[in-house]
Amino acid sequence: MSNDPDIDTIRSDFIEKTGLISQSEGLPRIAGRIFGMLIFDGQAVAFADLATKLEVSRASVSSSIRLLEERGLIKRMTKSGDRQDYFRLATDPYATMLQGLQKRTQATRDEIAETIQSLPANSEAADRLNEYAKFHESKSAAIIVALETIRAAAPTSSEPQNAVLKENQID
Amino acid sequence: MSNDPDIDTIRSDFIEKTGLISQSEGLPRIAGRIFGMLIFDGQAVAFADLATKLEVSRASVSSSIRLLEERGLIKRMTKSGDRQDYFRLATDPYATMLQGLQKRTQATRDEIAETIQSLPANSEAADRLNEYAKFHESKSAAIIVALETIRAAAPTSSEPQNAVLKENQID
DNA sequence: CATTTTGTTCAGTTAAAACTGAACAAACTT
DNA sequence: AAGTTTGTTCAGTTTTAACTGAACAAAATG
Repeated sequence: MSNDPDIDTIRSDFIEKTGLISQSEGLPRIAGRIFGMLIFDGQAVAFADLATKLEVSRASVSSSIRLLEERGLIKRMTKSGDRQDYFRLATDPYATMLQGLQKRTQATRDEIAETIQSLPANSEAADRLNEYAKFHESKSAAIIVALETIRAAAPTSSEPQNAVLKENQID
Repeated sequence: MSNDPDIDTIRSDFIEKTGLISQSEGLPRIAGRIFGMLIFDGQAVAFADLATKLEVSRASVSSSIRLLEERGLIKRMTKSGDRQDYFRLATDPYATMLQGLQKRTQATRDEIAETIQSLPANSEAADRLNEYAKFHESKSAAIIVALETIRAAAPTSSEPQNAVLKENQID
């Protein structure tokens, strides 16, 4: 009486999850589903397959791919003898994610600091704005800690030195 | 030749900023503007004033207020001789924000862990999903660090013991 | 007890974002 | 060189979330 879900169901559910997670982090759902698919499958996936398997238009794939590339989370690859583009996760997508988050958090803190600077010297609001700035500051600092944790766990690539030569090519 | 912005301009700009920040964190812009106004003004603000000064409907104020209350970021107060509700920042809104973020991050991690559990024992995807889970785990851990930092900076309330008696009432 | 003030609810509108289809340019194939 | 495959762009549609106005209930006022 095994009612274990089969692997395809697990896979689809996971991809849906990453879609929702991504949405809560300000990326379109499709981008998250692409990301999830790349995690789950582990191999480079062809552009056309992304559209087909996720049942979305090539246009959507194209724009979500662009967002993920811009953020440094995935890499575009080529395959000799195949005209299509292929995609795989970037080398350390999670560190990159945290780095992006940290930068945005810090930028927010800086904006608040600017407001504080512009206040007249005796403004009684300054203390409260400063609390708000400190909040972002400690958030930013904490993300740096997380970054270090993650980088310690996944140390510098153990790939062969010539890996760079084929880093954008499969086979 | 002082081209320093006047205090009202600084104030409005700040409120707009908090509106945008809030939006990037998944709250409606109006909620963020309310939050910003409470930071800047430092005093309890009347319900009607929120609608008037932010030039939005009472309905919008009502629903944004609800969101902020649910998240524990603001408190509703009464004022003797005044029928209106007043609002001020909660005691430690930033710690509460971090706590909420941490819970959500941890919940995400747990969901991924569930997927990993459901995988067949030999699944080669497990390692990659585990990386993804670890990412959320270290993010969660880092937020806890930030929480401790913030709590250390703003130690337990130095208010008089009977503060609790009037904590929901002004004057 | 009729009237006013107040905050909430809800149906409907507006605004913003996601997504699609079709047109296109570039690169490849025959 | 005509035809095909491929990814991007863009105008237009669909979907989702934000916001509003109006109706309402509760409490206070006169």
